[in-house]
Amino acid sequence: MESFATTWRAFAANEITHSAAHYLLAIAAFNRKGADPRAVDVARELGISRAAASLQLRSLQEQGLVEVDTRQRLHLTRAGADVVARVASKREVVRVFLEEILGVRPEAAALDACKVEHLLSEETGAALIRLIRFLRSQHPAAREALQAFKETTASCPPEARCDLCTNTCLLAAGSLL
Amino acid sequence: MESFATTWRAFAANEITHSAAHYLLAIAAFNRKGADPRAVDVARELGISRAAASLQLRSLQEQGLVEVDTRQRLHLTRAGADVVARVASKREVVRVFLEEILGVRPEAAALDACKVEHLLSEETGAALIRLIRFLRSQHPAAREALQAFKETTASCPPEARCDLCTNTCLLAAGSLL
DNA sequence: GGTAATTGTTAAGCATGCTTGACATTCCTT
DNA sequence: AAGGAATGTCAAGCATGCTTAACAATTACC
Repeated sequence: MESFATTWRAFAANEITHSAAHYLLAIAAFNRKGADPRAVDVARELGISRAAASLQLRSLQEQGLVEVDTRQRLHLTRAGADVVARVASKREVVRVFLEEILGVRPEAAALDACKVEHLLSEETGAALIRLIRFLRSQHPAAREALQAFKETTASCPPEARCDLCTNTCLLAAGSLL
Repeated sequence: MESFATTWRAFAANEITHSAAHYLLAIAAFNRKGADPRAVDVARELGISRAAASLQLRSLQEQGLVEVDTRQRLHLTRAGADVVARVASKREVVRVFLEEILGVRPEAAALDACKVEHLLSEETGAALIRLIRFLRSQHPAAREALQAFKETTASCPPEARCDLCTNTCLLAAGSLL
């Protein structure tokens, strides 16, 4: 049972924290709009205090992910931009998969994607990309299968997905999977 | 941007904590083996101190998920067993999807599944179950599509999935998805 | 029944990540 | 250049979840 003890703790041993990832994502979003944010901009964007932003940003500097210029403007380093690319890609890939392929409601898909974006391996992210590309392709088998799958889902449309329904589905999973 | 500030914080607002979920899973695993664990058994199973187990188990009792009998034996309440069913189902569903459908290496699939088991919505879990069932079925479109998809993956076999490869895949996702 | 080992609990400490309030610094405006 | 507002930082506090060490309660065994 030794492996069990080491596996479940891996949850806390990720490249980056959920919180830290969103600081980086926020800075990247500003940069994409052509803006160089200050700490207060990130704080407002994330809905946290200036003090918290100050502390977290110092930590991100020490990790070499963020730089502050003479005008107190925040910039991602190369390493920081890489983290953002990996996290943002995974979020988008998961979101699209859940919403477009699985038919999960958009809000739920976005929320689930946000929660797991920094936890999934690159291997899983890459595999999901391949699956989405395949299912979006003109390949006849892909189109047919997608069509047939959507029909199996039709009996449980989004409107009907109450907690009871999904709970029942999940509780049954042990035996039915 | 107000929605952004509220969305990312939802990470910390789950039904249950990763840590707490594994206490419950550990108790459930003992019960399945016909054993009634004590706190020390859970502590050893999870690789944490007795003190930590004592504190967390008290919290779980207060949440009505665990009960302790007169002989200090731990039992899941109905609510606790429900949490375990939901979390364990999602973990298994994600693991099978990653490993069997996407072709992710078993260790990576198990680790990713463990990390997200308590974060995904029931809706996503239920949808994944439907997809797995469909793809495992004898439906010709499903078999064909699965076959064709596996071939697209063949160019990037597990052995070749170095960080460079998966990073490249993910970094390209923004434009290629 | 008594000793010894095991088990449970408490206390203090550490790390993360947030809070508020006070203070320092910077910048804008006049 | 001076005043006032905006911004950054520090300190103290709270919550979670872990640690170790000390102590208490239980169980096991002779």
